[in-house]
Amino acid sequence: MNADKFIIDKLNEAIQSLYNAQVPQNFIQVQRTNREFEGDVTLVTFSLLKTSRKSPEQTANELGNWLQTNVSEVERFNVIKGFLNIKLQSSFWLSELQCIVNKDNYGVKPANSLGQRVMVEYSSPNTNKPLHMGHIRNILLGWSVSQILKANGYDVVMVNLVNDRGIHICKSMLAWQKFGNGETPESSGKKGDHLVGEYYVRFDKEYKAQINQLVKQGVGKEEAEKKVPILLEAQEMLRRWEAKDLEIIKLWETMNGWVYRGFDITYERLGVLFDKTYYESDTYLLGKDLVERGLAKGVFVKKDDGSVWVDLTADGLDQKLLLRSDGTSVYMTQDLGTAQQRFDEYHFNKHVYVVGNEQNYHFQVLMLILKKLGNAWADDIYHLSYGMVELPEGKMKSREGTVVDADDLIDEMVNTARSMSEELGKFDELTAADAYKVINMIGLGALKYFILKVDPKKTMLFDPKESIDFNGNTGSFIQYTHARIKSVLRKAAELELSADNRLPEAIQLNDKETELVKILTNFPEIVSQAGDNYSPALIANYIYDLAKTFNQFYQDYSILKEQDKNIQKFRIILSRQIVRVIKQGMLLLGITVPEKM
RNA sequence: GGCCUCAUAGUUCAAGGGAUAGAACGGAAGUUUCCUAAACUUUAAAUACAGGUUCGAGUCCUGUUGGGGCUACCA
Repeated sequence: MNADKFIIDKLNEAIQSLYNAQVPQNFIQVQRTNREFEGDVTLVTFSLLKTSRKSPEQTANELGNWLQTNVSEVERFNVIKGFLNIKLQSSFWLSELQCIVNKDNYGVKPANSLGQRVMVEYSSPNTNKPLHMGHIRNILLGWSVSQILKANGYDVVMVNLVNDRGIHICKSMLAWQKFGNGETPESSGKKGDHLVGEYYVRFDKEYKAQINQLVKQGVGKEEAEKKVPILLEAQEMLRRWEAKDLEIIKLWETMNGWVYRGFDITYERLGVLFDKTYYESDTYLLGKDLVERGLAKGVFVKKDDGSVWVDLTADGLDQKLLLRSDGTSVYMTQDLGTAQQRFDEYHFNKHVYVVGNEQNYHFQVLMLILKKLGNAWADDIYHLSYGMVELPEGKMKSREGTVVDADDLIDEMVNTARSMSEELGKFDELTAADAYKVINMIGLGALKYFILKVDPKKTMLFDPKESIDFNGNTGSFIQYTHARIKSVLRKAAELELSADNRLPEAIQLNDKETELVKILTNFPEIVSQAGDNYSPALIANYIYDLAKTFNQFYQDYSILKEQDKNIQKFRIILSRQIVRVIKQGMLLLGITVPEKM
């Protein structure tokens, strides 16, 4: 947005000179000129009318005239209704492009760190079942937002919180004990998390069967659901776990170990990492001292049965339980404790929780309680709330087998990438190892881009079949465009055309060239906005725009066959910057781009 | 019931209170004299409904309808 800032400065001078006045910053509304009009930047004059005391057209004309006579970078202007469209000289855009060329880490690494630490929690799986579609959205968002924050100068700490304890974990353990016959990932060849997940499903099946049996015996349904023998066994197992029963702990460690190894494979395939992993079995007792603090401050109240509550009705919320009557804590209490622990440990300036929007209320309450406890840093917590992923057939329910498994989905994407590439004969010149790398990049790129291009907070529809369409606004279109530009540049190098990065000065840019430079100069602004809004979607749509605009440009203008050497040189340097920005932008989405495909 | 959220072409997504609401897929019709046709061009097609605020509303406010979520001594 350098051009905007430039024009805003000049407009300030113009207003001072013409009307002898100064206006607040937000009164000068500058935007990109719509495609159907001539111009680069546009001033909306309505907010200036009180200052100019003229009609919109008159104001626009006066300002336009002033700019044209006093600012050499302004080539010409036109006025339509209250809009002043300003066209800048080619030389302005050339110098803008030269700035980009000269910056090593254009848009992705600020000159200096902000010295601010931000913690990003994402993924946060349960250890009783494999990762699914919803987790994928979480993981991709968490990773991408972390990269974007880094690009904005933050020191990012990526953390995972594994929910490795509780009744649901005991359910799969119990089912394995009963029906597993000693099956292990090694003996069965199954991925650990999938194996454990199967026993979780098995438990549910058995649980339902036992309910039906009880109902048949004349027990009421509600009562039956609570008195099912297998559920009572699971509860007993949880009790023994909490009592640190050696046999149970050993089983728990073994089965969780299988799951972790399974998760690690999935994380690796998705290309994500964590700086630190927290386990709920370590943290579930945290938060009790906060309860004491709250009671002492009078923020919490203890009821006659010993349970502890916080009353948030004055804030428009409900009462919330923090300690059960038996003295054990609940999810909220643990989360409060965990947040406090992390703050004490890291003194973060921001803490981003990537968690689904079904927990909006939970986080609202969490932040409010932390604030009531007197923690100013509660305001630095941001719940990156994302919408559900829906399937064309309807809701995903893990117990009903309508989930899309993360590993299966990745396989499907990569396999489709392979068969499409083979069909098009793309790998004829690549070694098997290179081809393998490329199809992984394509398959995963398609998946990641499809998920991340959607505004996080919106519910999105994921159609596995459609996502593997490699046409249109997709990751593979961008990867392909990147590979093609690379190919042009290789050819240019072979022909020994313009090796250096010094732009010629006296050339006239056409519309598409100017547009490309405009888009390129916008990159840092987009990265910054994406960071402010925690939204990779802004970057995804930006890169698509860049790639598409290049394709349009290249359809009409030549590079290798261009006769004018100065123009040719400009176009080669421009192309270099485009591939650079595409590559860096995609990296912020966690997507790698192949050199050839 | 209460609270939160969403509603844009046939479909999936865009649009910091600004001009004639953009793309993509699918439909119709075209285009290989520089790279790699996974491309490009043209074309038909949308702001759920009713009010309000504003010079100006897809965007803000109110109501209606419809979808989703939350409202556990589960996590």
